[in-house]
Amino acid sequence: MIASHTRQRRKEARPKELLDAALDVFVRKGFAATRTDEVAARAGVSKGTLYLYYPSKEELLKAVIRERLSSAIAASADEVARHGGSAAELLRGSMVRWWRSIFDSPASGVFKLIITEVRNFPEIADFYYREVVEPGHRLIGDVLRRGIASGEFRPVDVDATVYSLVLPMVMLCLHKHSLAACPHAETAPGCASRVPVLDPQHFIAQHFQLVLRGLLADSASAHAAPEKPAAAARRARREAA
Amino acid sequence: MIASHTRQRRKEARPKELLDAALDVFVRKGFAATRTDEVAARAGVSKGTLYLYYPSKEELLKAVIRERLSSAIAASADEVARHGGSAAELLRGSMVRWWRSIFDSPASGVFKLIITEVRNFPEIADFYYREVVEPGHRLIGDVLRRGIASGEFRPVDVDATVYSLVLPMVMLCLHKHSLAACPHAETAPGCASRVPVLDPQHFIAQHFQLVLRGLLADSASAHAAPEKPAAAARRARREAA
DNA sequence: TATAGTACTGACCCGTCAGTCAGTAAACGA
DNA sequence: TCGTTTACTGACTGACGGGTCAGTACTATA
Repeated sequence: MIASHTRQRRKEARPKELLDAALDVFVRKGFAATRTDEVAARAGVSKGTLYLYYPSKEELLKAVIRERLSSAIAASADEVARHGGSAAELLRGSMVRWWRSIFDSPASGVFKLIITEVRNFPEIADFYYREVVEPGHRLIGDVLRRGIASGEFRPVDVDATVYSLVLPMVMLCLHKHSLAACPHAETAPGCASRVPVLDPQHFIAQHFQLVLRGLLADSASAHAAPEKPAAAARRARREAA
Repeated sequence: MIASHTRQRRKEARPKELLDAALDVFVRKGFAATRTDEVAARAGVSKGTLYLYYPSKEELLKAVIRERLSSAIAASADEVARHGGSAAELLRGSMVRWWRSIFDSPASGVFKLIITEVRNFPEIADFYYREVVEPGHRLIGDVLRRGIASGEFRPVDVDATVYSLVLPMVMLCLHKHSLAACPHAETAPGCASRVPVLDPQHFIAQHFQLVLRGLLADSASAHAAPEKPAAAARRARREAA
């Protein structure tokens, strides 16, 4: 029971450990380039053990995605119940919070996994649409519609606006697990005229401010920029700690 | 010389044919899951021939990316020379044209390739930063700075705004080669409450309108929405034809 | 027709890796 | 202390695919 450093730990803990290990390696190397040996080793077991819990590499992939999407939908369900002040603040608050909980966790890698593997395993598309795209789109769309109905927002194209809000967030998750994960010339000296490193927290704050300003009805414009960039950066830093 | 349907066609044509075939298959299946047999077959030659032109699968990948990025930078250089009316129209015009030329060509797949393979082949990150991120960022940033200097735009965070403009475009390219390429439930009957299919042309027009409105100085706000959604959709349809 | 050169072929070689299974060691019960 | 069960191991296998190279077919020049 104490399970010090003996061979077997516990049957119940394995699946989660294997899924976590698999997510990590799949996201880093890609599904096809991942060896099941490596997943097993990262979970602290042998390859044979992996196959006791998952019948094949492909089923392991699907289990990884299924598990992470389920927790994503749970988080999103929490947000539905929440109510802020204005539609603008409700939007900002729930989206930023939702997004940050994804971005700062290994779950952010699922987006990369889906982008890369959906064409090889079409069933994944179904999960994804049902569990993420559909509920997420409806959730944000509803907040927008509420804001429009109350006169706070202009009568924009709701579906397109949802994408304007969400796509950059998803893109940041992809970036985190691709270019941002490369130890490369970005921070190197030498080339002086580099693009500044993208700070996700800061960018999301700025992006929201920009889109909200484009979204608000003219009379409410003053409401759009209560928070100066410097203040936003300070807040972001504080919350990150 | 006539090269009707005999075995060999022409030495000079092969590299391009192989690169086109490789891009297509790499983007669809992913690098690791692609068999060199399949690339060769798609180019109409045998595997042996492929290895006459490229020393390894990995070098083939790098050649594919290098070739497509080079043409991207050439197109972007063209845009630099162009001048429109207001900064807003210059921005819209050059970005939409640049993006559409990428989106509607196989080159759009390069983004997916980079996202997925950069961590396995770090040299790719260098190409990409030098050839795309750096010049692209500077180009758009300069237009923004010009608009801010002239008072047309608010004094926004230029770097973040560049990303707000560009990331959704890149994301659409990724989408095109992942979820959008899956023949799945999106268009199926049955589930009535589906998210509407994302039309890239229309979305980009809407996104630009939204961001520009957030970008313009208050006095110029009227300038921001000269084009109503319906008119934009009509124009998009016309230009697509 | 002979000879040389070149673009291309595809059967083969061999390393790699998903998946298996006979065996091992801890835990449990008596 | 000894059997029994359970969780796990890791050497093994067979298929698959990257890369090779002896050979083929076509062209060019004589």
